[in-house]
Amino acid sequence: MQTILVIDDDDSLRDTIGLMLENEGFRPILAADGKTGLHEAFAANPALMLVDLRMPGLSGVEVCKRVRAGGLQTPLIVLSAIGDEVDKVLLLEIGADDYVVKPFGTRELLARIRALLRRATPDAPDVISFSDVDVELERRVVRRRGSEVKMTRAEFNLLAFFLQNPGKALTRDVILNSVWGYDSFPNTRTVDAHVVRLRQKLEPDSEVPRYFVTLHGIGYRFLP
Amino acid sequence: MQTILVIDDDDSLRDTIGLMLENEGFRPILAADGKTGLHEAFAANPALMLVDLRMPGLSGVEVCKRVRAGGLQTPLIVLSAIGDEVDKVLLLEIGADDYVVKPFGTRELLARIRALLRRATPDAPDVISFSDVDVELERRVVRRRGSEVKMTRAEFNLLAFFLQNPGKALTRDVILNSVWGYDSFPNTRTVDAHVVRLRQKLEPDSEVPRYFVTLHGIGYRFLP
DNA sequence: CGCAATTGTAAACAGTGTGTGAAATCGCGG
DNA sequence: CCGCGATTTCACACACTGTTTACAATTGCG
Repeated sequence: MQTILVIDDDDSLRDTIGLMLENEGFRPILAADGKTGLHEAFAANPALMLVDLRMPGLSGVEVCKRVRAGGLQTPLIVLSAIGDEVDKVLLLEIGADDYVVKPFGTRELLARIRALLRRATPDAPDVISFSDVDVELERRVVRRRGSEVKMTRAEFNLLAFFLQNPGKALTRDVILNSVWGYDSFPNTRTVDAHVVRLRQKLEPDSEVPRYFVTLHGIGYRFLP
Repeated sequence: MQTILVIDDDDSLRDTIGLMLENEGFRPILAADGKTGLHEAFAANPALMLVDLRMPGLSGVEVCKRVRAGGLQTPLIVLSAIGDEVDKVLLLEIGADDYVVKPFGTRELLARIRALLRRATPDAPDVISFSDVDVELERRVVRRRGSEVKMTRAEFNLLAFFLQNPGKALTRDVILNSVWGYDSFPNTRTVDAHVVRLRQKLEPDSEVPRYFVTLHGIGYRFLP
């Protein structure tokens, strides 16, 4: 499990991010100020850091500089309030890899975290293959026997979720919560509709699914 | 036995949930308002909490926040009416781990409770073996000498229940309540029919059961 | 040993879950 | 504000599963 260090003086936001990370399978370490955060950065050696720029005491800028000065290559995302004049040169100078402007959606933050982790650890597979299909997760490209298959957003998200949970029995509820999110309440039949399209586009014979299998009374399962 | 705290001002719903939990082998503690519930949360230190969002007096949101503020890591499921504007960020802010929209089926609630408890205590094994059979609970896969055995939903649920209660004498009533749920009332002979199928699929000699044993006049027992 | 109660089993039916195309709705970009 | 593609919902047919039933086999007890 990957550790992520969150340094932010806003209690509510910090806890929100922490819970979200936990829910998504990360191990969050929370720090309320720059000094504590810096200490944790070296003590816990996290896989990634989120740093608020504007903090009382040791500022985010200072934290980033000292992290890099200390020789840590940890991927680092800067959080900045919308009013802040954030200048990209500054970000580069302090060694940030990406930045997110508050207020941001948890979904967006998560996407950036995942993207950065993938970039930072090139041993994690970005291309997943099954049958005659190759899927590039970050580029959101799907190819079948070399030629590209067009995917809509929802289709790709669902496909990615299946790929990341091979073999597991997935109920429609779980799929909806994970792919569509907590805050939308579509009909569970929506899942069926999208599975049908995945099959039409990716199964050798969409009448006899071999990779996107129905579990009658349960939901679906992806078999690589 | 695991304790579950239920905080809901709806008397009828609260009692229903309480009965269901009792039937499923949990120890429910019921609280009719936020203040009492909060007190119980710290007094009883339950394994899991169910909290209604909308309550007069101390609201569910407040309860959740104070539970977290008090340092409790208790897994927490929020119950919300369908009309309520529930948004992911709010849920995360107050420290909820999952939510269920009313009206919900007891089955669904139970599934979420179990899933959350499993997540919270990751020491529970996922693969159980006996004879030449391996059962993967989460994947819902059964293998015999390496090759997959197809199981229907009810068959697998029954099998899982046997595996989780090895050696115990299980009456048909207990089995029905646990596997089928207390809100469905099938004939007790239904259990027999399914036991027969388990034997046919998994016993070395289905005529002479060694693992799914009959207790005449009582019910069944699984011997690993 | 015989009888009554209990259990084993296969087969049929009823009910539920799923596949799928089409229609309605959403949401973004112009 | 409109148009178009994407998404969601709907409706219907069909496949699968679960439950029941009936009868045979077995068990336990007096």
